[in-house]
Amino acid sequence: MQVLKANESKPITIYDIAKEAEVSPATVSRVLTGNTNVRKEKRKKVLEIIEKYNFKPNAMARGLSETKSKIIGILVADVRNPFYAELFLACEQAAKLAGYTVMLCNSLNVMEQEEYLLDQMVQQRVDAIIQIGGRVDDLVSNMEYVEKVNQVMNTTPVVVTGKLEGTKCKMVRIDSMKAMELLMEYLISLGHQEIAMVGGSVRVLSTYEKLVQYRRSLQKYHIPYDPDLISAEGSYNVESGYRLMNEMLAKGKRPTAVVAINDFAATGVMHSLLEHGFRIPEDVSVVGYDNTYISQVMNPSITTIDYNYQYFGKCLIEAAIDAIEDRGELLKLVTPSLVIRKSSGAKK
Amino acid sequence: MQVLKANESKPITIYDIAKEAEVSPATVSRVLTGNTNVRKEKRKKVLEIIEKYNFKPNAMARGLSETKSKIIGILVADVRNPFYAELFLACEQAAKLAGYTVMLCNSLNVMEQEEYLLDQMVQQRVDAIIQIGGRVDDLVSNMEYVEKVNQVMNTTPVVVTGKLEGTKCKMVRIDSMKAMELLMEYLISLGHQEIAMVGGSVRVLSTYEKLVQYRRSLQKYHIPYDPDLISAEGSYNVESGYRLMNEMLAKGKRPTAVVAINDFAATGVMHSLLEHGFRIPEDVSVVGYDNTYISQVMNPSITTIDYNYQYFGKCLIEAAIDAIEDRGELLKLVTPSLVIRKSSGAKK
DNA sequence: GATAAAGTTGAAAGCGGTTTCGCAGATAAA
DNA sequence: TTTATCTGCGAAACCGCTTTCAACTTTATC
Repeated sequence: MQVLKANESKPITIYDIAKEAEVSPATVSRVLTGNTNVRKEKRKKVLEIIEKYNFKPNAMARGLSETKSKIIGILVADVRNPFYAELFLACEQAAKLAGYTVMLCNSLNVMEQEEYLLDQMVQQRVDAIIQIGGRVDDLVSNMEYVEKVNQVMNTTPVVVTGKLEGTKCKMVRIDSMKAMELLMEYLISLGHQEIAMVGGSVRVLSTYEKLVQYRRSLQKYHIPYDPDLISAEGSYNVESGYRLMNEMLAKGKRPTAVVAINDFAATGVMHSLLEHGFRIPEDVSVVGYDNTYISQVMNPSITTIDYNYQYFGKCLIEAAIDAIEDRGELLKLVTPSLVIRKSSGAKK
Repeated sequence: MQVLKANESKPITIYDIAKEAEVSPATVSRVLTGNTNVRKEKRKKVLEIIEKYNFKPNAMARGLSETKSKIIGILVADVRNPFYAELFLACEQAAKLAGYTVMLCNSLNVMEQEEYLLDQMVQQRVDAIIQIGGRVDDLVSNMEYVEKVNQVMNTTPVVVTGKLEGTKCKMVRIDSMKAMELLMEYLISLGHQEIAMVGGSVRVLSTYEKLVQYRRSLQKYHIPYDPDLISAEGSYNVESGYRLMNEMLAKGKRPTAVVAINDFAATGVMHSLLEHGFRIPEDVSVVGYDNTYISQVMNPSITTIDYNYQYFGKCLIEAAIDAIEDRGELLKLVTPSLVIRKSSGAKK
């Protein structure tokens, strides 16, 4: 026997609405979905009652019925990194405009987590998955992961910000070459020749691309290439920038400008330089990437590369929806721009 | 007439599994839910086939059937703020351990958005909502918002990190008094007497509590209270810390220690002080709140208050689950701790 | 070995929407 | 007025799972 609790207020359903409006559930559903075949008076009445009870149709029921959730899953490496946070926020906004909800997951950059979360999203029956960071950043794609994503792609399209060789993932990617070109043209125009690159890892696609462009830019201006000015066997955080810069200075290298792999690394680089008695930007110019608020917060504020997160996010969502509807381009490049602040200046 | 597309690979269902395992769908469901009443051999066979197809049960169907989604909605003001990002991440982890998924929404601190997102979450039939930041931070609760939340609470429990007077929301809150007490005891022990408070707004609960404790601590040590050392008519960002500190210095005030309302404001305060020729910490000690990486990134690194995000998030999820199951305490305080770094030192 | 108790299993009824189908009434065409 | 077309709407099937119920097997008890 069922005992009713007093405050067991079951959520209202279209049946309740239908009864009170003296129509069939089908009609209520019609007004809910915007189907036009409902007489004006009935539509009005139904809407009034929906309003009265602040009725919200059960998304699970709707999703089950339509076999689509209207959710886009977003898998990032770590929202605590403002780069991901900015991008997620932009996706959230763009998704909303397109009638989608967004579901965020953090992999903390461990592959098992990424695989687990892909499964999790499949289980939620998200309509598409956008992966930002993690395995899709790899210069050479991980076979096991490729296999996993291919399995996922059987039912759910996947969009990535890097690449995943051996899959048909759509790609929306920052034009890292262009970004590095902007930085190099800028620094060289300021008279710099001894330009260092610090932080990151060559096994990451975007970093690799930056290195390629670095050499291209040097060549263009006939500046000799010194491998000791490249230090990309680290990570993307403060500590790494700090350590690698220290090491480079210890080797006796004295660059007049440093391109850090991102804003975090840039702060580490700056700490190192300051500790060694260099002034920024008087003695050494430092630039970063990502235009996170870190670059504004620091003293001096950091010259960096901006991606227009709003636009980037919009492109990602568009790609996801294109993927859902089985159309659209395979690769899209987002053009970065230069943000000049206080950490860079003319070579003295 | 239905035309089948070649690669229209419909996701597999328990019926498919059932057929291949030569059992009924009910049995498949039983093994899925861990129901014990299935003979060992059958269970094994079913599991094998599930494994073979990498079958993931449709969460919407399951949710609809069980009338619960196993999703906890998390409404934050802005993930780009590392405080929220940390907390969200901690919630995500804790939720996972408890068998829940988490759904993040950003209100950007505008009430219409908060209300809209509450509705959105209700529509998704999340099992509970955790609101972190936004209207729940207000010292005096907004009536309209209270009404909205009460309406939501008809169907979905809400947990807040602040308070919402006139609702039965569970609260999990940082002990801001304790936090300020730690800071004041520390600074006073270093010999500081002219201690300023910069940033934030008294209309925010936690800030109000900090101010209350500030005065208490002064009283305890018989230090005179100078209202001009309080500047809490601003916001929680860098710019605000910078501006308010400038104003205070312009008034001729010369505190030997500054408590900034959070790490962002602290960086603004530091910029202002440095520009005015003060050294940190030799001339002025600066402390912040939140122990975000900003406080590690800055030079000097910032002494701050830590909340143990991991634990905080766990408490939030526990409170949410307690709320779902209609039990547990109404209010829980999380105890903060002091993290001493380079931005503070003895009064010279 | 008979009987009671416990363990297994499938059929079927939901969960709350959407959509197809067909009927009835309204409107247009003949 | 009759016939054809269109519009509005309800009945019912379906989306993919869980769970109740009843029937059927096993196992335990005496």
